[in-house]
Amino acid sequence: MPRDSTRSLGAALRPLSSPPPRVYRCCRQPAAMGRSPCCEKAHTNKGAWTKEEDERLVSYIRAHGEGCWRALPKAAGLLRCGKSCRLRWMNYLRPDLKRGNFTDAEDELIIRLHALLGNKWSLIAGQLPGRTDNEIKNYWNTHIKRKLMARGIDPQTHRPVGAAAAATAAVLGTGAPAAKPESSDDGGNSSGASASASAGTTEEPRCPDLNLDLSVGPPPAPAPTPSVCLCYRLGQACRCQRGGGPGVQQGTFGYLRPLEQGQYT
DNA sequence: AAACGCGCCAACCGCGTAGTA
DNA sequence: GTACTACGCGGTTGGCGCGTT
Repeated sequence: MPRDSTRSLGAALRPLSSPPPRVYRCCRQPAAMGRSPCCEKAHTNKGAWTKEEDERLVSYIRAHGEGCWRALPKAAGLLRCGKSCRLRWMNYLRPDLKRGNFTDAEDELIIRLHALLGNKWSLIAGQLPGRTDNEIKNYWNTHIKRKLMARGIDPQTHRPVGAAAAATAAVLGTGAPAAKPESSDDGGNSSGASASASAGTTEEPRCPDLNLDLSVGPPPAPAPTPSVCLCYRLGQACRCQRGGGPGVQQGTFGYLRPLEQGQYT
């Protein structure tokens, strides 16, 4: 599982749903030689969460808020690693989660966002209030891929299947089909899409032939500069700035979710 | 009714990134 | 600049439930 080089992109494009800049003081510990394990595995539970564990976690977070995941299990009296607590909260216990089936509109939005972003599930989730990256990833792998294939569209390239094969052959400079044409069917985890998406610095845009209408909110505002930020691509009111606000690197665009009521006021 | 296969999804794993000392 | 840590992300896996034989 090669790690793609898009982490910087992901970081630059971090959605607003991400917590504010982290403060580690509460859980920082004296520097120790070597990397300590994220948790004491011998004394942590694994597997499915019990109702009691859920209740403990929820009540603790209600009282103290999110953050300091490493210290949280001990403070909350949970025999879980902080990572596990965070995942449970983010993917299942958060009160703003929308449970239930995806709507057709959500389906289409996910497809369009995936065409634009690749396997950037957290970014996609940022556009679907109440949905988690894990949920969307699972839904993509179990439903949408099949749906696209039924339409004759390659779920990784978002091109007609035949065109995708031809394009691959052209890139390889051979007439032969791709070496691993089925690699994309390994649960959608091939990095093909993310690789092509992540190579945005040098490659042409994904699916240049697609005229994506990604309007998910107000009509797109005119791009303030020739550069195109992701908000604009997504048809959102653009609040990006160059070298601007907190968390936005000099010379880069931040990626911001649509404004929620009362946000940034 | 039992066995089997398959799909779904919650949870885990490992790595990259960013913040701090 | 370096070392270290916590966090967040994407990929992967294991178990459960359901449908089929």
